[in-house]
Amino acid sequence: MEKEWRRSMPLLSMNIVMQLTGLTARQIRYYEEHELVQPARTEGKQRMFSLDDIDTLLEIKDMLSTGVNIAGIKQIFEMKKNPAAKNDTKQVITDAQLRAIVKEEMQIAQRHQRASLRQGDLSRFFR
Amino acid sequence: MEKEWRRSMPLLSMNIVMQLTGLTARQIRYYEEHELVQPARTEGKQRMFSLDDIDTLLEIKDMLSTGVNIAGIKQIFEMKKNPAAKNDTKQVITDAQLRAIVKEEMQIAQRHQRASLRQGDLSRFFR
DNA sequence: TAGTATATGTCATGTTAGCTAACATGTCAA
DNA sequence: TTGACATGTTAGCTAACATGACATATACTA
Repeated sequence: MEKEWRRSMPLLSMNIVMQLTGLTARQIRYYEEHELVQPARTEGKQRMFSLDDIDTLLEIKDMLSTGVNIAGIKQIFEMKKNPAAKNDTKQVITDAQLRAIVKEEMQIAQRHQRASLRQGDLSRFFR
Repeated sequence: MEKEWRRSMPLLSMNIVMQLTGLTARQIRYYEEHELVQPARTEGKQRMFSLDDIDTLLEIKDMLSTGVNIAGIKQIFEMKKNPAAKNDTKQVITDAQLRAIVKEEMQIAQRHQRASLRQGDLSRFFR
């Protein structure tokens, strides 16, 4: 789409971006240093920002004010880029272990009649 | 599914959870305080954890070691719960503003022949 | 009933993240 | 060529985060 073009074109100088975002140059460089933005560069090494960059910066600003730190923001950005990421809660406990633990717990529980929360015949869930 | 049952059943005492996760009681309580886990309680107010809770705790431990802070973890958990969340980069700059900015920039650029990055006739993208 | 395990709350502390300030140097429009 | 603007770097401040450490009270276990 044509619009995408515009938003990703590096046109804006540091100066303008500072005004547009209310961030200091140092802050912006800091975020770049931590790979949260990747502005383009002129041949003379000066940063040129796209409007997407602006949005990103504003997002950063927003999340920081929420208490999320740089590492967190980075993580979140990655999740957005790759929503399919194998980010499922990795089951560190296997079903085998699980069964063992549960079994043991159940025995203790039965021995002492302290199936506190779920009263009744819990054992039907495990064998 | 039957398995889900097991994993979400609150069975495990603080003691066991500490061993299973390698976390201190203080840490676990701290995470609960910040609403990252919601263990069930016995009538006597004692925490009872499910295996899902364990997974959550291990995830927290992992992310913390990665440098993500509590606020970030919270945010990420919410994103997982609600992937559809209106988390699209909110366009703080309207297309109108955008056009104005770009136009101005373009004029300067043309005046000074410094369309630095993208050489050529940029103006065809904007009017 | 004694003893161990938890709960909750408060105070303390180390570490570090995010930032400011200040340079000396380099770019770039006029 | 000049002055405003940017650059990378270094040094240092400050606030807060995540835990530890206690103290006291209540809950379980034996």
